[in-house]
Amino acid sequence: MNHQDFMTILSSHSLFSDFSDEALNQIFRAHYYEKREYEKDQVIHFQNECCRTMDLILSGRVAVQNLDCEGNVLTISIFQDGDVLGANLIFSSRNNYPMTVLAQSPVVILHLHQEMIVELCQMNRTFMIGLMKTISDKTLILTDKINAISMKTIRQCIIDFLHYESRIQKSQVIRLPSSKKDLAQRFGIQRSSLSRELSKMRQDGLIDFDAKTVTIKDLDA
Amino acid sequence: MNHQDFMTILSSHSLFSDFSDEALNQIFRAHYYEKREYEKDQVIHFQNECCRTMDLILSGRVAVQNLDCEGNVLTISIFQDGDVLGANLIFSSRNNYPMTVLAQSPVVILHLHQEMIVELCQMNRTFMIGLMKTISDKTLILTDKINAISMKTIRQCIIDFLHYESRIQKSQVIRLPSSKKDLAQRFGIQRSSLSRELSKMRQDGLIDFDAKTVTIKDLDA
DNA sequence: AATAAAAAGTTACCACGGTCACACCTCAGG
DNA sequence: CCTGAGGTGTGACCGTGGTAACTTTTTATT
Repeated sequence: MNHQDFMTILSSHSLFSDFSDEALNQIFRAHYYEKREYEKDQVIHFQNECCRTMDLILSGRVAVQNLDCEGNVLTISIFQDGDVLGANLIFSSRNNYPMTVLAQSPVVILHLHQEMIVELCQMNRTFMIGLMKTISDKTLILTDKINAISMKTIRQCIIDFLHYESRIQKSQVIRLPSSKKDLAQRFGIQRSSLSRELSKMRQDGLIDFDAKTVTIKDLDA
Repeated sequence: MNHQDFMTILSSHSLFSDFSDEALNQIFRAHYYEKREYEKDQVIHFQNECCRTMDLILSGRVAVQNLDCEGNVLTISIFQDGDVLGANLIFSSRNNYPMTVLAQSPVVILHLHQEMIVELCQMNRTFMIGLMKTISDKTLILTDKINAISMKTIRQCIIDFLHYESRIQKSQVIRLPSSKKDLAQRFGIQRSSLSRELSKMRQDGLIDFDAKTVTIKDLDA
């Protein structure tokens, strides 16, 4: 990916929609920034690492994960092209990453330094309002996650997930968006526990499933 | 609390530090706002209620709580005088309260309408930057909470809580900041479970405790 | 096609914690 | 003083889900 490529991506990004191509070029010429590539499974930011840049994902997918000391993984959210990470840390009173940011595929990220963000905010109202929206939306993701994990039983988590996917995919036959292992991490549980509960649910007549799909039969039983 | 009282409070608030008393008066004359009083245990905002105002707490304490369908309570955070609620909802793409906001004591709140906030942001850079900090800090509170509750065992929660309080109170003898019932809600667990675990920890020689204090003996045992 | 490496399913074991039931204590208001 | 309400300690019961060990299936690599 060369300079021209990512300028094209940027100019179609909602945060930068108010800047002319010329203005964008000028800004990026005047400021220090880094475009970095990461390979799959590479750690982009470690938990507790100090945050100095706002990161814009140009391509690829990254996972934000909470790792506890025993090695358990809880995936908070997945972000992809166009999403912004770290903006909240730049403006908050504590600026170390509370979670690990991990490349889920080959990823290209634009690291924009703090001073540049502040200046962009000052230059342009659309950018600033957009950034506030971005930051605010992060709190929604987190409250959703709290809701999801404070729902005690694994069966509840699964039912909720199936309802959601069924709505999105508009079907009772749900193609799993990721491996069962990843799904377990998303629920913050053991893979074997997920397997076990799925089996129980099949036994109870709620669902049917194979390696890649789950078929809803009667979730209310 | 009369007009002059809360103008005094406002002018010493960090968000408004950049406004002269005269400017503040002018703004509040020009805009519609509401100062409301709530009694203890009154609901200030219901879960799913639509958010139209940013709320500034003038006095009292409020709890943000997540209530699930079975009536279990998880207290996310406690806010008090000077704290701001709802700012993130005003700017986010979904603006209904994800949690319940409850008065923990008699409370006075200044409800500032969305349009006023946007205008204040446009008028004054300090206000806008301060607001971004406020919103950003909310994400930290939420990630902390996720960390706290995804720490499986109740004993871990208690130990973490005691470490924290011990540092704050600079003592091995910790005065409980609230009733054990409230503490259980903060952990999102059953009161009896908290009681049971405290007893076990006493039996194991980690702590000693009575109705209002906990004494740390050896948390690493 | 052969082989290695992930992912997925299965099972027995048992600790943690929710539930319910009851006794006790403290404190405010009649 | 009594009474009732709310906070608190304790017990028995048992379901959920973590753990660990193993097998089977799928996927990737040569």
